[in-house]
Amino acid sequence: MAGQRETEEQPGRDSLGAGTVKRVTLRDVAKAAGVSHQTVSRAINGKGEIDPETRRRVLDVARRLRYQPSRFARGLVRPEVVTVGLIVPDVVNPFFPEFMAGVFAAADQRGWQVLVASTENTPPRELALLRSLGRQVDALVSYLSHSDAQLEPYVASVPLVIVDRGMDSSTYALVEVDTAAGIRAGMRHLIDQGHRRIGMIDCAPICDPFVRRRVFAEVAEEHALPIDDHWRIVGEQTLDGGAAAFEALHAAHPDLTAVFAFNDLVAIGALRAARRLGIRVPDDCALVGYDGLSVTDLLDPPLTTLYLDKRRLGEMAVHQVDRLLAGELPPPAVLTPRLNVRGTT
Amino acid sequence: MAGQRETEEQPGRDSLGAGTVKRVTLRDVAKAAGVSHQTVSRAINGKGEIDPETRRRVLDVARRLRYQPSRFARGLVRPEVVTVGLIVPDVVNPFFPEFMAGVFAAADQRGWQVLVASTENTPPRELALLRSLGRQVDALVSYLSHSDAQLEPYVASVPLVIVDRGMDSSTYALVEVDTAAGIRAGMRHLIDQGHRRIGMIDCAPICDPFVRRRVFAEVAEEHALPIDDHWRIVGEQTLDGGAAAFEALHAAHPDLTAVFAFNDLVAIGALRAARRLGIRVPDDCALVGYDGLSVTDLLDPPLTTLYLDKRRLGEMAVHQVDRLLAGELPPPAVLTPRLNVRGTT
DNA sequence: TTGTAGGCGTTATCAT
DNA sequence: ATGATAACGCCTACAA
Repeated sequence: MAGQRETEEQPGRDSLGAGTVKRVTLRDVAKAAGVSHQTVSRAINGKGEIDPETRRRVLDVARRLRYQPSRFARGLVRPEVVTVGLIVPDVVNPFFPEFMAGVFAAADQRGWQVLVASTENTPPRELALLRSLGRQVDALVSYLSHSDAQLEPYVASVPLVIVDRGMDSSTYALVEVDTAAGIRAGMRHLIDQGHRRIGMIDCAPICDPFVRRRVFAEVAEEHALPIDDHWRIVGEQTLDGGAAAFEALHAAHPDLTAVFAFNDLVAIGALRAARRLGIRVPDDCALVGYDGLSVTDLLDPPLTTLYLDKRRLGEMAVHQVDRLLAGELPPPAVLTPRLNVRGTT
Repeated sequence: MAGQRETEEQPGRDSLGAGTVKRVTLRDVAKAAGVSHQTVSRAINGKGEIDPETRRRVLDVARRLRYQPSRFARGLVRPEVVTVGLIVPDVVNPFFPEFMAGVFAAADQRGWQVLVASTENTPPRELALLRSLGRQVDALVSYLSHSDAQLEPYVASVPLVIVDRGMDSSTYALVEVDTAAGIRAGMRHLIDQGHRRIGMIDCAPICDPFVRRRVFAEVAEEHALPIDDHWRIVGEQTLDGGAAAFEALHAAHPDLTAVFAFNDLVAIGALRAARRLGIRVPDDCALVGYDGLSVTDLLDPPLTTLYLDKRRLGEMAVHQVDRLLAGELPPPAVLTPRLNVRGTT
């Protein structure tokens, strides 16, 4: 009955490429080689109990038929390989490769694999990726700008670790950066150096829910600095954005003696603008960045910046996945940047 | 009968974490909710044909049981998502993020996903990753330093695209960089500028099978340059390696007027060393890099370099996957670097 | 050494 | 609206 019924639908060597290409299966190979599918399995997986001759023949047929085992069928039966999905805003922004390296290292250490996708700084893509990656992995690590409520419909039921979003969550695991501490450290440093007229290059609120500007204002008030909100300029989060912002800041307040930049990219732009304007850094104007990108080593002078251990951040995220996978909802993990004083202050 | 039977084996909140945690399946949820597994499936997948009330109840149970659909079982049944494995030597080396961005973009455009792993510049890891990733993906794109013969036992039967290996292959698809053309363009430029005593900072043979040194020597001979193999120094492929190599080169040949560096990273190191030695670039000594990393924009002076469109390289690799998946073995795709003259020559 | 039976967790199809 | 049944492609028994 289940025997050798007529092969009604023979896929043959149909390499039409299109969608209808019936997959070559273990049984197809078996049929073609005149053995049972079990024997083929043994041959493919290099198990011992098989005649070397049969084996060679089977492997030959398999190759000819372009047989490729289905990872799904395999995964269903064999001990699972954990796969983590990683969503970052932009692979090319030098911040993220370092972060990714941390994730890879920690994942590798556990024998896990990592599926990566980039949102290209496009918030709607965040959600789409969340959904599509979510169905393919055992857990997600993601930079995200949406709130829990916005996220909820898109996060099927995958354990999720959100990185540096700056919002609490009662549902997802978090890895946070203590930005406030970082800003304070940077401001304190500038103030210790005697600076009082300090400008800030900020970023559109989407990058950061107001922490930087809030703390900046707080510190300014605590120290009675002679500056107001006009000393804070919002710029694009790019080199050119930083340059433009610096120019604007300088035009508005020619007497400023220091600038605190949203991040290193912006700071580098500012440094260039300063050079163009004939402003010497740090003599005429000090400059503090944020992130501690390794490219800032290359600058002349090297940038004073709040160094964040991005690699560690990635490792922490994977650690949170650990806990999630163990069934807990761990408390937020927090990483604090460290002031790295170099040539620009 | 199928109703509310005693739940004989209640996994409950067993968060022992260890390996034995039996997976919660659709049927477990079904049993707990007193419905058929089919109904659960409908609820989970938001299909229409289900009573909103049942649905809510089922989803509730699912959540409580921490149900998570198996991506394998799903993949087995649903139209497959193509997954490409991507193996790079080092995520943090600024060359590769750009390359990866190209791969991601091209993959995304096709609705494919990308599984990434890094060899950390460790050749043995190449092979291990090749094997482990190979069983999890539909095709591989990889930077590889081994020969076809060495690779063969590790490449199960996955379509493989090798990037910039500099060796022909009769088995795998290739994306190559026309390094020879690049070197020639760089040398010609230096020679046009009147340089004759040109040093080269080369890299250990593993990075590059002799193309650079060969072409360097060829051009030197063609133009009867007064230099021999001692004008070529092998250095570590790092900033410090570049600096050390420059120093060695300068010590050996104080009269050199130009240096051709293996890549931009090395060139940047050389630039620093030059500055330390009080050698002005380009006045006392010209410098040409290779790769066209975007960080070289930030330097002062910006680096003259052979710009390679790394993003494009990634896209080309994915295109080769296309062909492979269609059953062809495409001819090598070749990308040629473009001389980008800036401040150091 | 080789083949047969059963099950992995899901979705689709067809009854009910 | 819900449930039974049959795939999907593979592997691990166990039987021959």
